[in-house]
Amino acid sequence: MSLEDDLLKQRLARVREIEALGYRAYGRRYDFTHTIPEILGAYGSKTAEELTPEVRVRVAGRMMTVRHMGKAGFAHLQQNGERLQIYVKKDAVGERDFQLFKMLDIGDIIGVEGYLFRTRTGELSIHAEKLEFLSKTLLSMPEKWHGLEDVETRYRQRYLDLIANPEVRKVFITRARIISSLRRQLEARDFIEVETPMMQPLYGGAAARPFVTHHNTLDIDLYLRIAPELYLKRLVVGGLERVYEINRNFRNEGLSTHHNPEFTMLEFYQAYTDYLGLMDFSEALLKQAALDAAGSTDVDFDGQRLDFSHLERYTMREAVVRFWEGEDRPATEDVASPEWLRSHSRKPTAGEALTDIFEQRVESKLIQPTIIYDYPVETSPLSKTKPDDPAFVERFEIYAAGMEIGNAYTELNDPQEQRRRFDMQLAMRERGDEEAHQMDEDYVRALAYAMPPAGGEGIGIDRLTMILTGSRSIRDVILFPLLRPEGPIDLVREMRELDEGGAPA
RNA sequence: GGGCGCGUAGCUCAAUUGGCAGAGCAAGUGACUCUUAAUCACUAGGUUGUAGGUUCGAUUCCUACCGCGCUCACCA
Repeated sequence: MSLEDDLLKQRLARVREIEALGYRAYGRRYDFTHTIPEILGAYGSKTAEELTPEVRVRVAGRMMTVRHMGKAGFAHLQQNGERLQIYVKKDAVGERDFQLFKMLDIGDIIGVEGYLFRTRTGELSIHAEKLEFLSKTLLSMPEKWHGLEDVETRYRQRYLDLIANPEVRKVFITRARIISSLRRQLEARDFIEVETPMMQPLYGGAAARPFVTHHNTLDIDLYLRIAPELYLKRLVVGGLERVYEINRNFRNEGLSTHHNPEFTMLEFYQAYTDYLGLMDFSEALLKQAALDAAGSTDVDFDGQRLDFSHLERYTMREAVVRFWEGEDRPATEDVASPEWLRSHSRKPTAGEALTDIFEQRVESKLIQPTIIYDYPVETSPLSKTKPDDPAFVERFEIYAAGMEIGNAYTELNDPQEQRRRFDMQLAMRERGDEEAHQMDEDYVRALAYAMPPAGGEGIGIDRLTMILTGSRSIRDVILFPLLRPEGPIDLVREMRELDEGGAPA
């Protein structure tokens, strides 16, 4: 017989004891007067004298510690990540509530009514006069001092992580703040939030392998989107001149500290601007997001101080020259020379070679928030070329802490040119490039109805959150990151056995 | 997919050269009406990730597998 078995048996017996005392083991509505953070905020700095006349409160929370002393005891209740002590004295709560108090387990959820006071050691506490039982834990909580440290358990059982590790809760609150900051800023500029299909008959808008699913009634395969881009631009054609979407993309790729197969992107499109306009906008967006999330434009990440008050800007060629480390630093003429580029990369074209060299030698060095602009045309089938150099497109990416966090360009709105680019991608696909873009004829048709000139941008919410919360792994900013399925848990089997065989002990 | 590392009680961690698997917290019983990592006494809790192998003897050494982490590859 396992411990878990024993514990379960004990706890299930306790449920019956609690009910025998006349309480519900799984309670219902509890009308509280304050949340615990509200009490700490309002009375945390009040002296004992200032707590008279009596401040009466009703609060609910999860019991995290308990100290019994015969006919009295202390416990801490936790709610919304903060803790408040309660003092339960038999004389004050009466026989029945005190019986209940003695039966409580760490992790149980209770309601307490009483008045605020300060203990001899000065801690703000509730002098309990009435207890209510609200919900019973059947399993034991993580260790009270070290918390829950096992990384696998933290990701698999995020609820335990959130209970035991208050800083985890803060990360996800910051994540929510970042998203709401971005939303607020977009709304202030008259962007409209939309939702476009996540299940798509054709996938596009990025270079990636998709997940495939199936619709039974229509009997067709559908792809989970790798990007919302092509749908959002159809909306720009339709006259939604400023649109955005914040939602999930799915890419069938490996996992790493910077990649989760489903991840959250903000994508927005603005008619009548171009990538230069988006650079200015990006700077404002990120600056304000940092202020709203971290309280400052200076953000500490992994021992570095990142300055979000502005974005440095380099062309891709400039960046290769500037951030090159080691010998043979190229000159400005070198990075413009197809011969030099091809001699420093195995990629077939000068443009792909430049991108390759940039990714190999520069990307990880871009610690400060930086815009890299002017990309080779080969890897950008949806962006507009530079008027004075058709080998390059008006595109930029935003980097920080060595990671790509944003991607933007002046949108290609010439349908004939777009058709030619798709044809090029089809040729690449023929040659075996699984990630080459598919032909999307309806998208070409949409452009054929005239899309206003526009700029579009995507910002990776997970990676931005990593940076603004100091998280080194993307799994620390995704509540339920993808993991291999867990083995048998066995809890249900044990509960079933205890339920069937389980006459009251 | 490759390399490296980790996996011991519900949680956090020990275990000498291969020699009786331990502690704290959590749990149970008892004492205690201002404690706060409460204290004190006693009790229970283990197929050492799984399966093999070497050995008189394996938590320890070897092999395979499972899970997780880091890293490389992959990933505009």
